[in-house]
Amino acid sequence: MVTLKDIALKAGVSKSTVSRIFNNKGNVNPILKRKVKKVAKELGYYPNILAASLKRKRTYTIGVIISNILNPFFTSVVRGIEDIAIKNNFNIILCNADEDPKKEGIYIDVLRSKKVDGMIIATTGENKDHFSALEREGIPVVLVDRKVEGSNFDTIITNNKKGAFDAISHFIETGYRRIGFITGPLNITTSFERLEGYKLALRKYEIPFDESIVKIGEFKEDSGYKNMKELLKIKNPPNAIFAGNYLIALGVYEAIKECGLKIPEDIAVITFDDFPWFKHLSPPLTAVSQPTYKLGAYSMRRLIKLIEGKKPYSEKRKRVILKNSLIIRESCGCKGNKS
Amino acid sequence: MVTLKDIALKAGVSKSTVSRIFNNKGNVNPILKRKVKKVAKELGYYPNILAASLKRKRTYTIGVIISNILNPFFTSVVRGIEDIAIKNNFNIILCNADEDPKKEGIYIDVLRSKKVDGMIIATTGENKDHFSALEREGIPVVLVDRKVEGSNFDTIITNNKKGAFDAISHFIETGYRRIGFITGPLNITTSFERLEGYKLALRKYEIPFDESIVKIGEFKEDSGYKNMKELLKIKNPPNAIFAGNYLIALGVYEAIKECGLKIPEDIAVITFDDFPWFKHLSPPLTAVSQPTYKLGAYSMRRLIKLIEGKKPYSEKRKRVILKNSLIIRESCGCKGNKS
DNA sequence: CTGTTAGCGCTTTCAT
DNA sequence: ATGAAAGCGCTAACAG
Repeated sequence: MVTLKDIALKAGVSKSTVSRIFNNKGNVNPILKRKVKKVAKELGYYPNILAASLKRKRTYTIGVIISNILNPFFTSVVRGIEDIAIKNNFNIILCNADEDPKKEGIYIDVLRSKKVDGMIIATTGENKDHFSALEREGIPVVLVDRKVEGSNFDTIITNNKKGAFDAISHFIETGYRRIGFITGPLNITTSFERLEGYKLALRKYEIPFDESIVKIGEFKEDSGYKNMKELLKIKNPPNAIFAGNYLIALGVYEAIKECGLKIPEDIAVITFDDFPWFKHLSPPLTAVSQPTYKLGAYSMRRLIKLIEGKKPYSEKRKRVILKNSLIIRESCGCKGNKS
Repeated sequence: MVTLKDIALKAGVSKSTVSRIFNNKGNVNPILKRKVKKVAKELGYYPNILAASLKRKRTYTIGVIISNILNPFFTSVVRGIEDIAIKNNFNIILCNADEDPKKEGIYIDVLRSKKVDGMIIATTGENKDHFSALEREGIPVVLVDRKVEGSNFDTIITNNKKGAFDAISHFIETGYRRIGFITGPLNITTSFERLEGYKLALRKYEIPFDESIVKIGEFKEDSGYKNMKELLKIKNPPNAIFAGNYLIALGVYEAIKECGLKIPEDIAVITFDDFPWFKHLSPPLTAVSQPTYKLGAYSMRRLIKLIEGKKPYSEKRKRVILKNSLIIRESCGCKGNKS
């Protein structure tokens, strides 16, 4: 491995000079500069960031933990994070918790040991102990998409409650009154808040809340499938379904079609999450669209502030709630329905 | 920051002992062991991997560069890599080149500076210089999904030629003879090989190759859209389309529908890449399914061999070609078509 | 079984 | 403008 020392030797200067040259620090004789760069190139030198970071106590690397890398919602958030990171000369270590709190905990420890300058986390909803440790140690953290209750971290989310409220209101205003809801674990705040929005809309329109048509499962396709099947079995099944995320919606589509039922004629569907290909689904899926990229970009900007500004807790924590919007297509049955 | 030294001091032992305890190396008095661990916990100690790696000259970290994090094909590959990595105590730094060779080049340098033990790369198709440097330096690299021509790296890919050949053969055998092909840049080997498979099938069935109905663009939705529109404009447009990846297929769907044409009645479609939700598309999309997870898992296993075995170039490089399979749904028009 | 010691490759005062 | 020297936190001989 080629090191600073090798270059210094060959170029006939000291290590400090070489270091200065590569870091653009202080003034260096241009002639030396050129010579050193030439030698470095000849030798095929690549700086050892590990060593530099150890000394500097700064890695210019941030850790990002997302809960499911197979979900394009999160990868789009990552794209937002990435663009801002690159612009500011930060590197990213991306970790996938796979909706597994244990994995998440391990990754938090790994990132800490790798001495990242800060972390952005879309949590699985557990690991309170890890989070309070991070808080105690003053490690800059911003939470994205999912809150950690009781923590004091900066948090960038979208308006889940309002998103769900809008979706349910749309159902109701177009004539549906028996609306089922299938969502993920309630310890994930997005799930919980969407349920709140659901309830709020029912209350507004004076429709009684019926526990038997809300199903709490996982944010996964087969969970959506199973829960929809359950719902289809009850005496008085819903004629409209609100899916807590797009994976659940896919399971819902599967279950409904498998039973020979039609969307939206027999059962209408709206989902949280929106992707371009929803318009090519059969039928095109009505969805609550979230500003994913913005979510990521905003989080990274905030994290940089925390890192550079230091004293992350001197100013009050920041909570940002981004707007969602309902994209009406055909699955919600608002065109030519019973209303 | 709490260091080994702090613990050593407080526990009344030497740094080496503490180090031994945390690394399970050599024999240590169990009483001391317990004491040290207790102290470490009290102080909230987290090992500084940077320092350890610097000394050990080993990071137990591998770098993964994928060409598009928004494409679930690649994230699924990453899942495969990840599972094997975790099982073997490796960490991953995931980088997204975004189909941009420049970004890819920068990431290769970053990973090198971070002294990763090895890299897995799904290349954008450029950066020959970077790759030959990696080869020269003997850094363990395995290429996944996309080859680098002229390089000597281990390579894990799927059988693109055969996949395309099967798709086109299916078209032909069910009566189609004017089959268009829209794909990505030919310097990406997957694209090139799929074109070869396309040609091969035509030749087999003695259908002349017609340049005017093959379009080379990017592996992106809007590129697929534009190229399909072009194809629709020509005097003798194809009545079947083979899309080089699923993003292109989405663009193709959009373009066809926008023109008021029906799939597959007016134009049949088959794509490379397969995802579960294809069955809910309108119409369900016939696809060449690739073993994405396996692609990743295999690559990681191979990389570990290279890293542990050292002398990566003593044995011959390994090339693995995984099988694909054609998943027939409705968009290919083989049910009730003109044949 | 435990401690001492010498670095890993780099940055950063402090002199010169 | 440049160099010498100390040290970041850790590991690994080598002694004992």
